[in-house]
Amino acid sequence: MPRRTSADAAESRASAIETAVDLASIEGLEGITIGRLAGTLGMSKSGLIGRFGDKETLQRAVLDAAIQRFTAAVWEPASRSAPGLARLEAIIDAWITHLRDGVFPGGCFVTTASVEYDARPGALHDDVARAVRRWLVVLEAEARHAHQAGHLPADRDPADIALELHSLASGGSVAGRLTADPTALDRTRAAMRRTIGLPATPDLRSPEAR
Amino acid sequence: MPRRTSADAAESRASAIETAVDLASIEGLEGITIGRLAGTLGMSKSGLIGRFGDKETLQRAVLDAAIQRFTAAVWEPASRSAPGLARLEAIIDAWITHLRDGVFPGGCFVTTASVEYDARPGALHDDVARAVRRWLVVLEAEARHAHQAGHLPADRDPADIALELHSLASGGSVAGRLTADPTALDRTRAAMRRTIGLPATPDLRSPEAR
DNA sequence: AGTTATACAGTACGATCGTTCGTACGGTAT
DNA sequence: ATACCGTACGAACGATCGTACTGTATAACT
Repeated sequence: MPRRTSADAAESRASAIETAVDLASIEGLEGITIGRLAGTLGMSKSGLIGRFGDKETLQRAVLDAAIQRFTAAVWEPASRSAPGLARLEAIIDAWITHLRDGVFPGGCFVTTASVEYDARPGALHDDVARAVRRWLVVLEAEARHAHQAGHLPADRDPADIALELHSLASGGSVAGRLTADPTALDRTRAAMRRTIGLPATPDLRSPEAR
Repeated sequence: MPRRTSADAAESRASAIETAVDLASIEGLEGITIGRLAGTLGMSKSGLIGRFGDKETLQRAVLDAAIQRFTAAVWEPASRSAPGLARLEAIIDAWITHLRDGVFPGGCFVTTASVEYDARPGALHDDVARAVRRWLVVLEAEARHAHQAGHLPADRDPADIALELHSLASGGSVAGRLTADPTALDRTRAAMRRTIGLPATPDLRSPEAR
């Protein structure tokens, strides 16, 4: 069997991580095992772990890639909307859409990682916590912008709105997936819109799917 | 070393399960291993697994015990309030209180289990999904009661309220624990109260902790 | 008092875990 | 032509996984 060239190597590292992101979104970052991942990739355990040094480094790289995937799917499109309420609305739509479209085959990656490490110390806990804090800060900044523009009720705290949006999205996604409730994402979207004072409609799904 | 009597045995089985509930609330039901659990309990692997037959049976017993613990901590006290809005308010308080008091050392057990099995088929998935559906039905029934009594806005769907309460509690608990945000639970409580049309105050914590 | 059932310990099993070797190959620089 | 570096393999490491089987001390029953 021919060895990989060094040009292939960078690509193979990236594809290993992407495969691991998909796997970890289902089984969790702790559910990754070198043997299974190597098998899926058609390579040896030693060849795989050799790229990263040890498992934790691999897990951190996987988490990093998942965050990038989330950012590309949710933040990037929404960032093209005007700051404030319009961007919050776009974030909600992109958020729900990325959940519905299966950007992560096992559901929201960050939610899975949050639950895995919320009670366990270590580098991965810190990485996940940092990522969630960053996202909450982004949401809060947009909410503050909308708040100062008078687009939100004066008595609502932007930080509270950020936490509510995050809770609704992550909780609604998990509950809907677990109970196989096809309406959960739309109802979660409506709740998120209601949180920022927008009407529930329009629905993201096509009318005949309702 | 003297063997246990059959009277002790039932107790030892129960205490094994309770220990496993605590462990699993931190590391997840998949994080339970026979060896570690047996070590913590001061007994042999074979002695432990002998009570249950296999690991999945143990996990299901652990899940069942965790649900009972949740029910005792949240539903039981709240069920003493009048059906409808008052009971919903009591549920919210008991819910937040049981999270704050560490009824489960690793955070909400059902949330952890939900995320673990939301994308993985099997008996445990079905058990968790059934438990969550049951809880959502309870919440929905109380919301419907309040709705019909005119205690909730007419345009709010009881099922939506149930899902929102569940999402807020589970999402807020995880985010607050992960980011070590001491205000998250109170803000989650306020959001849950707002969902059912109640004012944010009074706060559960003592004033000097604020 | 003898029998049966129960509750555990002990041991061993094959599988898989993460990791560490020694080695072989392709590509690049000297 | 030679030396070197990065990549990946195959084999093996000790540890731990879940499970099965055997032995035995005690409790409960006849």
